Amino acid sequence: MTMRVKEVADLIGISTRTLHHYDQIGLLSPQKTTSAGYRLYSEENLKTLQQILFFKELGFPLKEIKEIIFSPSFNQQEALLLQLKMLVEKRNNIDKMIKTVDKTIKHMSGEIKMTNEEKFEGINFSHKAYEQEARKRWGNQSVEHLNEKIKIMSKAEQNSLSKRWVTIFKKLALFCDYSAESQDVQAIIKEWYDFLNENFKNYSLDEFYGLGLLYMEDERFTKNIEQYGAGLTRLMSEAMKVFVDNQK
Amino acid sequence: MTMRVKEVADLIGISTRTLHHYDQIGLLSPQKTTSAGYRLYSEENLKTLQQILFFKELGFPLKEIKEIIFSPSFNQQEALLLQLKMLVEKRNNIDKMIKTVDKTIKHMSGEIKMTNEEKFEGINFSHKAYEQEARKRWGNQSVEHLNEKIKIMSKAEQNSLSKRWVTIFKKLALFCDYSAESQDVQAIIKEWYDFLNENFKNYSLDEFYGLGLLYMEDERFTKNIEQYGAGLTRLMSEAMKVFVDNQK
DNA sequence: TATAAGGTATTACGCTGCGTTAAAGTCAAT
DNA sequence: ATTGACTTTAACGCAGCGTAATACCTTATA
Repeated sequence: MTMRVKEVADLIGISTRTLHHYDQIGLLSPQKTTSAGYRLYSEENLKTLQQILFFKELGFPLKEIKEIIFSPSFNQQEALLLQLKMLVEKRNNIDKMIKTVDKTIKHMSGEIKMTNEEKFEGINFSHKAYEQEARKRWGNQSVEHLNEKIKIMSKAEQNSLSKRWVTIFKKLALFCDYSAESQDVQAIIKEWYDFLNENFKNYSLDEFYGLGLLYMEDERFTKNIEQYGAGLTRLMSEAMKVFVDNQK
Repeated sequence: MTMRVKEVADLIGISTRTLHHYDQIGLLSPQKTTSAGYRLYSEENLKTLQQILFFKELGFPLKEIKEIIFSPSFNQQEALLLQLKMLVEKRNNIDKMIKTVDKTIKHMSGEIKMTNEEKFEGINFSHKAYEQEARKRWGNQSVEHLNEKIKIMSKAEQNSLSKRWVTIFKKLALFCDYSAESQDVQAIIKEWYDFLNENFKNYSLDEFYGLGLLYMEDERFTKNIEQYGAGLTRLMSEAMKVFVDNQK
């Protein structure tokens, strides 16, 4: 059951040149060659080739693959386990990317279809029981004022406003794994603070601090904001606290 | 909110050289440059960069990415949808690989740990109700004879036997998407036929044909053999039919 | 048995996507 | 004004093959 280059190539789905190359660099030499110099690959060779392609798929350079495969401690079982682990990691990575892309798409089409009301969903703290708590703790000024403003604003304004804060969140999401104290994060928080002051009402530092706490506790808010990045709510709240502390 | 090369590089996780390169080939040029020639990247640039890296991750060459991105019909939304689709495909691919590796591992460790009895599970047609059906249709000769042989064989023999047929399955699995009539598949089926004849009993062509049908219907068998490749059972049965037809 | 078709080997140059110096200018802080 | 961290352009290098070009091998068919 020996195969020649093209048979192997066609079977596995690579080029003959690749096999030649692998032979040339000593990565995979055929078990036998005919007197005419034809390469004859064995079943064993095929197995090795599979291993090589697995590692390649995982992004290993051929040099390392060679070392791995020719290592005296190389062990099919272990190699497979390693591959499994890396494949799973790779899949997790792709899952993350899928989620990101998916959310982005949803949000993009969402931005188009969303009504003005919906557009502020998760940020509009007006209804339900939570409102009560909010009033208790921070007075009803900020919440009520916010709602008032939103209702009054023209559609056009809402649109551009919506875009502006989405932009801020997206920007912040880029620093998801930065610390709340970092310059970059703080700069964005300042933007957020200014944005709120410009568009809704003048927040005292204490009110702003309270807002940060609110964010953490309101599901409607966290759901919305976590779209832009896991842990964004926490980062935002913390950063808002840091911001207030720094201003004082 | 403009960023210099290293900021962008560190943020995104690539090298400054890469950004230089992208600028050089006109794939991504910074929105502005200072009088000193410093590259200043905008938010918009970052978005584009993300798109570029997405496509790159999906294996597109930079030239094509450039065409895509600069195409007048380029549309973020569409691009994202495309990316989503390709990411999902890639994940499916990886899932397949994971399953393959996983099964291989299970089987390898299985081969070590399995008892002699278990080793033949899924191929040993002896117990339960199914046996009855088998007898009805193909007489009890083949099934009983097989079981007899298995019970009599020494451990060592079982071991080597097990390995031999696993090898045959694995080999066949390589041709999972070939037609049952193909030379390669038929060659392996012949191996299988010879193997059975050598080790268990002489099968008439009709018995061998019947065996192929049995395979399709016995869950214990299909479960076992499908480990080596999806659709392997069907392929094997069909190929056995073809084999018998060709011999007549 | 000769001839054509299709595989194969070797050699060698080309190409992509950067890594990696190297030499020199910029910027901010001390 | 000097350091140190960053920036620029330019140039060479390198992996992992693709792509000829040229010559040889094998097999089927006439």
